[in-house]
Amino acid sequence: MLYAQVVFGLAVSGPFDYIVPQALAGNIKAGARVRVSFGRRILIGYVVGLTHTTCIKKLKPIAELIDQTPVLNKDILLLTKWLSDYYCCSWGEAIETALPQSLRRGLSIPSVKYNDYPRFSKTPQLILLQSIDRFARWDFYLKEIKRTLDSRRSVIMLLPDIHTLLRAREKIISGLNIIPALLYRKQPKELDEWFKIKKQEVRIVLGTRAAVFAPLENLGLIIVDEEEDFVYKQDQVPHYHTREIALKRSDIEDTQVILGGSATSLEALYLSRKNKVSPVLIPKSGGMPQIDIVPPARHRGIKNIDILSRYASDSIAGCLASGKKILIFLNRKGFATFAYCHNCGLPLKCLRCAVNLVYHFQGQVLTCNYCNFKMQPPEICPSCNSGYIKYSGLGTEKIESELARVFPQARVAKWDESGQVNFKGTDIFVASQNIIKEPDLKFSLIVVMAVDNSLNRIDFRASERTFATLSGILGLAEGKIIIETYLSNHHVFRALKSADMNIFYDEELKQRKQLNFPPYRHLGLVKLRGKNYAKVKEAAEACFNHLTKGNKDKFIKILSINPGHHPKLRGNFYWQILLSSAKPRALVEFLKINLKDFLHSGIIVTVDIDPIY
DNA sequence: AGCACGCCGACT
DNA sequence: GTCGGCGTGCTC
Repeated sequence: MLYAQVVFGLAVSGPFDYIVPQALAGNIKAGARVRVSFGRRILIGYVVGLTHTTCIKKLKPIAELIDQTPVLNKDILLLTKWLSDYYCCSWGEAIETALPQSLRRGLSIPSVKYNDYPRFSKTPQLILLQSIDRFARWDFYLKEIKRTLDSRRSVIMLLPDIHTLLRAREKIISGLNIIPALLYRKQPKELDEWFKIKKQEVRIVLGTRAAVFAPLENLGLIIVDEEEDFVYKQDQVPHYHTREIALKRSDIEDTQVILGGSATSLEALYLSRKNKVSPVLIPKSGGMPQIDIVPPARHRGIKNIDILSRYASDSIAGCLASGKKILIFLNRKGFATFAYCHNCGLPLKCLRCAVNLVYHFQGQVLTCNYCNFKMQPPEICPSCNSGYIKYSGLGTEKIESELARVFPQARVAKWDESGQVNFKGTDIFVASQNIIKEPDLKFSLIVVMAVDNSLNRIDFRASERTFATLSGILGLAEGKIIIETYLSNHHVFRALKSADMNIFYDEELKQRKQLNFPPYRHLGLVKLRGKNYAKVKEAAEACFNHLTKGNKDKFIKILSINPGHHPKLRGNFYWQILLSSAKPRALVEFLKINLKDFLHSGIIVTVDIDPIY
């Protein structure tokens, strides 16, 4: 008798055994989808193994075999198993993240005949590519892609967002004369593209994070560009990091991996140092811009006075006189970062997320940056009924209007999300983070404002984020860059100033080591959410005590219990417990065992391994 | 995740 | 007496 071990895209641990009917016994393979009765429902399941023995008494038969050709090959099946173990989710949930939406819903696909390639055995090789010059990075990528394709192996290239992805497509077409397959969330032809890859009609795939699971055979190279970008971490269960999946896939399939970017993540850097891999450093073509670190204007925020330092204002004036392009960078959108009642001091907050609402002058609207809630500014304070709402804090909109006032001769524009900006007809651009996604833009002068806000955040990754952001901006600089900060001696600025990234990495790694933070140790975050604040808090405290009591292992530390960093988000209240361990496997084992018997009604518990917050 | 079973409060 | 609230536990 043949039995199939089946898992489901549910938060239930399996696998569950089913009888394979005689008629299917010759066709069924691991990695295929089946339709089976599970409890009282009919579900799509994934066969993860076949066996002749079972210890389950009452077995049901498989109702239908959906796939003649398995949707997951052995390697990807193994990869999803690893994902589920590492990131603490069920195998079925991991499998579903690796498949297109329509396949999860049971849509059938024609069977595929494989060309059998001889399996090349090659030692997996990690390359860390560090360059703020995107064109230089692309030259490197194209050379490696070509080399891989020439040796008849296939390529996955991952990009952080669709905008960058579509640009990358053009570069591949113009550089190699090949049309790549594209995989990204919301790809209208997702299944067509996926199937084209499955049929081995294309050998190069570009995509955002889920494309790391692309069903390519005979894979030879995975490129993760802008590897330091936090969007590579999935913000929903399972909370996988694309870089880690890429590394694991390369390990399973013996491929090369290139982790490239402007500023390597601490995780990747640590890995490369551990493996004694020297980063490939490519200097910016045309040389580094001049970098000036100056103190900010002292009276910022007081009406109409000194938003910029004197040095920055003078430099801007000089640039304007010679008709050069200027960028003012401020990592904060909107006009005012908060609005409050002048009488009782009450800030206007989002009702669902409890964060301050940002005032947008354009459209005269208050917006929540987390849930996108919008409201008209109230005429009177909702708390004390006084009639005077005040706005403060600087956003890009405010800077834009101030610059227009101080430099009436200049054409000032805010960089728009849509990118519909007249570049030629503008002298001064005001932009936040998204400008970094525009590698073709070049500015003779860049002024970075309020960078200390981003350095001073209570997040141990604040320095790393700031360093990555500034490195990204450096890629847009052609002449001079002025950074306004009170913290000129910070290792972020020392590294930039002396064009030696190791000044940053050495110091940052030293601090992380002292604090027992990643990349030296792994963190795990247990998140609890529910509609009732008191119940969530109570459950979190009980969970904390429960975990502390259950922790016999000296290698695991239960660090803290806190309200979620947005304690209230989309109507749910959040509490979280932070743990750390040198061994992520041990941490997940510990959590699996100890959270299984921790159930509270109305509370949903999820686990995030290697969280980013 | 669902879905049923089960054990307590207010309704014909 | 029973309808329904959701807390608890199982699904091969």
